Amino acid sequence: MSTEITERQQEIINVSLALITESGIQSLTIKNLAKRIGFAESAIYRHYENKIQILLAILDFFKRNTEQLFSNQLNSNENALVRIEKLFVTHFRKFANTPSLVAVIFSEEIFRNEKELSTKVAEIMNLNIASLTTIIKDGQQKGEIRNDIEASHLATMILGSLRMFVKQWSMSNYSFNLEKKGNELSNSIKTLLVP
Amino acid sequence: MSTEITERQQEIINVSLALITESGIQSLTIKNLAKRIGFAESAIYRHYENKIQILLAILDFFKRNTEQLFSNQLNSNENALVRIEKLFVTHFRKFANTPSLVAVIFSEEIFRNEKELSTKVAEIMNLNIASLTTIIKDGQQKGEIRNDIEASHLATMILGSLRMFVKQWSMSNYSFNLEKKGNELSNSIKTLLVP
DNA sequence: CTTTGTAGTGTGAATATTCACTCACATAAA
DNA sequence: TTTATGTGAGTGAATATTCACACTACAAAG
Repeated sequence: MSTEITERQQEIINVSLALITESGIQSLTIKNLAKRIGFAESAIYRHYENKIQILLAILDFFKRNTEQLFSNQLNSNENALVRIEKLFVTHFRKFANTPSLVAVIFSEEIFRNEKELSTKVAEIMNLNIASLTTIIKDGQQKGEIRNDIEASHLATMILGSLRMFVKQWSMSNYSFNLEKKGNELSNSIKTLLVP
Repeated sequence: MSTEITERQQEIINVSLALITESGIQSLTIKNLAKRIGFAESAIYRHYENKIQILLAILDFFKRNTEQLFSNQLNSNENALVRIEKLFVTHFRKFANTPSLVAVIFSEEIFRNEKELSTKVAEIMNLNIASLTTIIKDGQQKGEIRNDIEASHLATMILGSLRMFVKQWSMSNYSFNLEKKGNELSNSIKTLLVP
């Protein structure tokens, strides 16, 4: 039901993401959306009740994309260091291929007004931190990750590093190769985590 | 000259910060500003040419506040680990006392439209990363910080951890004691950095 | 001491623009 | 006939900004 999505709805989300990538969340207006699709503005409302629903759909897209990366590693039984490395690699690949996701990450302040939106943002982040913490605890028990630091602290640091790195990339106008440089960062993190 | 600021201008900035703290950057409108001061909207323009200038002044306030924390440690000659610890402690204290700064940190996406603003944001962040990198390199040379990881990576991780932690705090509606919990995180970071 | 000019500050009304959203109507397919 | 989809015109609210006008403090000129 609620997960089913029509072709037009998908198109609206795709165009939304394109607009966000090009000029930020601020440029995501009904007018711009309709213009890009080749639509009248009023036609949008045949497919989404209001703009909030579109933003929620975008957050859903974001959620599905990142959540999957975490759960993939959550359900793997490789060495925890490898799992965390893969977390980095897959994230950087995803962001490099879908830069709109980056704009979404850092648009949380814009979602702050609408309760439904800010709740969803918090929900996504808490879920990701929880998954990561689980992976770390598991690695600590198996002796794959150093045991002298609280798992939640390590999770904060790892996720924080990831975000900060992506932020640096976006602030440099995507001037370096995220995947390649990201690998180096990932190796540094691994070195820190090793017991 | 340009750094001189009148009483009214200071009042406008103070009220701006209060508005941002209470309900986010989105609520910083000329109307709200004027209402809170007890002003006509038009009176604002006697003191600032336009809204952009107000936002720039806010960023300046932010810049002065954080820059100082970095340069204090930059010019100290204590053990690098202690300097980094102090960086954490002073940041957390500052954020706890001036929560509007948190909203400013995470409002970068909103500043993205105006070139002048986004440039300033990038400038602030690059400066902070550079200061931190200098401190780390110094510590590495003196054998106070582990040498097997690139200083720039460590800087990304440290700053990323700091931001992520503050984000978690703000997302929890400031439900925990930032300074106290921040101390624990700071200790974990120190443990990671030690050679 | 008084007049006059001026700079600084505040006001209320008006402006243009942008925004999300509505609605009566049209059309085509099933 | 019904359902889904699209349209064009319009609405009201919010936004930043402008402008002619008014008041005050104060210093220079008479």
